[in-house]
Amino acid sequence: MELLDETDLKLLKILHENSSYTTKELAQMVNLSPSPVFERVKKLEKNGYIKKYIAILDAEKLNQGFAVFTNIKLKQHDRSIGHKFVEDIMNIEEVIECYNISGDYDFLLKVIVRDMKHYQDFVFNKLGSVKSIGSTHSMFVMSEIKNSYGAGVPLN
Amino acid sequence: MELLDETDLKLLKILHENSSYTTKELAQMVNLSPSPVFERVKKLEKNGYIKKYIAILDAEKLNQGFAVFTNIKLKQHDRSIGHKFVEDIMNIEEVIECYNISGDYDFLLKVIVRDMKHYQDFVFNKLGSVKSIGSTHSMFVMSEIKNSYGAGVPLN
DNA sequence: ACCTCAAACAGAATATAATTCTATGGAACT
DNA sequence: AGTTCCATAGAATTATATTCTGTTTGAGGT
Repeated sequence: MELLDETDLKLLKILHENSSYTTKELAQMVNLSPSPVFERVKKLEKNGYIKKYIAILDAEKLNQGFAVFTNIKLKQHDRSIGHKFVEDIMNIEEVIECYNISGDYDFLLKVIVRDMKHYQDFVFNKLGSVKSIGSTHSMFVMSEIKNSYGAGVPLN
Repeated sequence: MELLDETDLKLLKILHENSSYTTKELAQMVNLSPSPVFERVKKLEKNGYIKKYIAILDAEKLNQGFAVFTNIKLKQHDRSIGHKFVEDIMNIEEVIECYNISGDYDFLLKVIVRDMKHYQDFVFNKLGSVKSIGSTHSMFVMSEIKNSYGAGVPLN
């Protein structure tokens, strides 16, 4: 795909914040008729600029209101140890996000559980059984100030 | 709203991972006909279990592939200083997420920019102009291992 | 055990939006 | 100026969302 123009970026920005608009509504927002807007959105999907559409749930209402960022240091830094760690992490549903990071620790996890009691349980039973882990450090989320759920769109 | 049953949770889980299914498809997945599924989803939206629907974009393709977690310590801990900090952060588009956390630092930011050069620019110009900030510490994301974009659904 | 009521359901009917198609207009190029 | 290409508007069509109706199921009460 060539380059995205102003309208494409505007559409991405809108859809990233709320994808429930009808094509007609989108058309009005970018001052076009529905058909070119439809084609543009399909092209953005086809070319991977839009990966997928998802529903954002209310964690509190689902009794999943307790978020923790957990730093992880591995015991050793073999390729196989790292690979095993990743594999284990993928299967733990409380781990919502996982990043390989620079610095004092090797990984940063975002964990979501019901409450502190469940976090304790998570650390002992779930992380406790991941043998590649050397040490951990927890940062508890006291409140979520801002969340735009992913990449922003540069308006250049 | 009373309590969510098995089917509601299943619908939430499906929609959280991919909200592009038609009502008919959802119906097949949960072994019901389209109308009750439609009503259930509408109820989940109306009662706030589903907050909204969004498009997930490809940060790499949008030249926004460089993620950093930035720890922030405030100069002081007045209510007014904290409030001002939050206000400033809300207006910085590179800051995708912001949490008030426990521990050595006061806040954790997730920042997304084009590359290291732009991060440097972000730190000097954007964070640099937020006067309430005392010190910062950056954890660079070398790779994203896992991301499920928000709350998981407990399958209890 | 029977009755009553309310809720959830399947299936049909309708409304609305998505998607496709066709023809037009303008910009770039020759 | 003529030609080609591409994005567009608007109409036509198709698919889906949404509403409606009648039926079934299950809980609570007698």
